[in-house]
This record gives sequence, C-alpha cells and structure tokens, in this order.
Amino acid sequence: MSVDRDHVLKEAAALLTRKATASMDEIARAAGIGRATLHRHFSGRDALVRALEDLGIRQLEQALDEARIEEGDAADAVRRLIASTEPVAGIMAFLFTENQLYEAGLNEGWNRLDARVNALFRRGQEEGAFRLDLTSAWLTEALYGLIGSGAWAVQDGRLAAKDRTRMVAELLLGGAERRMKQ
Amino acid sequence: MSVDRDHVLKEAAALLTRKATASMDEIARAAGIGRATLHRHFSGRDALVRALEDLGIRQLEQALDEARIEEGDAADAVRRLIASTEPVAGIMAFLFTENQLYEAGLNEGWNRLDARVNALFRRGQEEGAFRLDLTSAWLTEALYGLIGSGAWAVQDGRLAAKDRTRMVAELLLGGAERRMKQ
DNA sequence: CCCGAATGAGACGATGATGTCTCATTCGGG
DNA sequence: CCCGAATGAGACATCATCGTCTCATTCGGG
Repeated sequence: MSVDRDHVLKEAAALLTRKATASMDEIARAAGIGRATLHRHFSGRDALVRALEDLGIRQLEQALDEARIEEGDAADAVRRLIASTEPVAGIMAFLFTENQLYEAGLNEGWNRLDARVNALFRRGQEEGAFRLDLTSAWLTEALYGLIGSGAWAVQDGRLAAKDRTRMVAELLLGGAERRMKQ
Repeated sequence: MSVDRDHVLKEAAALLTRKATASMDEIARAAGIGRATLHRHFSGRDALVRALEDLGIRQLEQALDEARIEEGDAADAVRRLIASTEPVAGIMAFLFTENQLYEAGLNEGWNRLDARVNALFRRGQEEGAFRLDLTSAWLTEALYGLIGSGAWAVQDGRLAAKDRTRMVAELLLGGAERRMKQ
C-alpha cells in the first residue's frame, strides 16, 4: 500500500529527463500513483525536484564511494567511477541540464561532489597520468557531459547499454591521459 | 523600426538556454520588444521554438561549410568544425537538450546535419586517423555533448571563452584519434 | 476478522501563461 | 512634411496546471 518514495523519484527522473516540463499529473501517472498521493509525499513541484536532487547526489556519492576513486591508478579510478554511475546516469543527465538552468553553486552537496571529482582529476595530473593542458575543472565538466550524452544515447537507442561505460570512459580517458608518443 | 527576426531568435536562444521555461513575455523583454510584437512574428511558442531550430540548423550548416569538413585531414577538419561552431555553441546547447526532450529523428534538416558529421568521423576512421572501437555515432553524440558542456561552462564562467575550442577539440580528438603507442 | 491508515478519483478555486484584440504612439519612406 | 505601417502597452477571455479538499475504496497490521 505505502508508496515507495525512491521508486517515485526514479520514475519522475526518468520522465523529467525526457520531458522537463512534464506536469505533476504526468509524473504521478508515470510513477503509477494518483496526483493527490504525489502531493501527499512532495508538497509541490519544487519539493519534488529538490528531493530528486538529493536522491541524485546521494546516489552519486554512493557511486564515488563504491568506485574508491581515492585509491589506485587515477585512470582506473575514473573507469570504475563511470562504471558505477551506470544506474545513476539517467538522474545525472536530468540534474546536469537542470543545474545549467538555475544558478550554479547553489547546492551544498553538489559542490562537495564536484570537489571530489575535481580532486580525482587533479590527482591524476599530479601523478603524471593526465594531461596538464586540460584543466581538472574542464575534465570534470566533460565527465558530466559525456555521462549525460551516454545516458541519452542509450535511452534513444543510439547506443547499446552494454557499451555505454566503455564508450564514455575510452573517449574521456583517451583525451585526458598523457600520451607517451604523439 | 522593423524587428530583426534573427536578432530576436538569438536573444530567445540565449535566454532559453539559461531558462528553458521562460515565458513569452520574458522572451519578448529579453529581445527588447513587446509581447504583442513577438506574437506578430511568431504565431506561438511552438512556432518560435521551431524557428529557433531552423536558425540553429542553418547556422550549424554554415559552420560545417566554413570548416570544409569534407577536405583535408579528418582531425584538422574536426578542429575547424569546433572552432567555427564558436558563435553557434549557445543555440546548439539549447537545441541539443531540447532534442532530447522531444522525439528524435523528427527534423529533416537535423538528420542531414547528423549524417554529415557522422560521415566526417567515419572518413577519419577509414583513413586510419580515428579509432575504430568508438563508433562514429558515439563520436558524433560526444561532439554535441562536449560542445554543449563547453558552452555552459563558458556561460557560467567555469571556462575561459578563449580556451573553449581547444579544450573541446583536445578532449574529443585525444579520445578519438588512434594512438601510435599506448 | 476488523478498523485505521493510505490511496485513487475527482471537484474546486487560484494562479499564471497564452493568444487575440484595441488604441495611441512612433518611425521612416515618399 | 505627411501618411501608412509597425510597434508598445495593456485589456481581455481562455486554458492548463497547481495545490487543496472531500469521499469512497482498498490494503494490511493487530
């Protein structure tokens, strides 16, 4: 009987990723519940989006932990990170575009994640694994962008789901890694 | 007196890229005209967005022509392409996300552009300049995504405008180019 | 089995955006 | 200079969505 809050959020993310202007009624239908019930769990659209942000941040943070990005070879850490973002990619794609639309640097948790990812790329640069002419800020930005692109491409059938991790990782790292020989 | 249609579209694109839900009134103000006048030129919001798509496609096509992507070294062609998308990057970022939201493969002009960019990457692969394990479809997707990421990063001040072309091109090509030595 | 809590369906007023319209003003070509 | 075309401001009805509310129904724990 009781509604699974996280399930609702996941359905909402999936729908909003495709159609950012979806109405509360559409979101409710997509989650398989009534509009009234949706309002009982999220006081309004803003609250829903904020909860969505929280879920995304929580899950991405979990992905960062699982990937143990602070350990071992930086390039491998990036590969593990991309692999473990697999189930979060949809929500990330939504939040990534959403964040462009509103003022940036607003969310505390997001800044914390950003710093962690940034640190990973900086570590890679300091260890000599990553190029220095591409800033770690840009590499971070590119990581988000490519994960989003990958998620969309999979969603629209332009990319096989099983290839997503490899395609994103190979493209990003191929550009980020320092070349032995040009 | 007469309103510059393209100028209105550019202002609209700039605003909508930041705030996709901007009202017709906001768009009109941003373009420096009255709401009534905006309606005189674009029968409705849908018509405006469609005109925006046309402008973006037209300008991107022009960028493809200017870059002469069919000529010379494929990697250099990609660099030229990214460089000449500089002034269109904002609109592209908007259209890229917009296209995710609506059903894909709908627009004729867009498919034509897609085919051209795709052909560029395929040519690079056939000429041995690009890796074969990353599909040309994915490289195309990644190009759009990185251009969008770059445009947003510049817009939000996270990336210097003068570095945009190089950052996008280096990251994309570094990943796309076949390595002599791993 | 039974009762309370949670849900779905739908009505309701409020709100904001839309598209159309009018009218006074302004611009620019002839 | 003058007249017509284009514009800006705003009024107006319409429409979609929102958030709240009610009520019948259903689910599940005790």
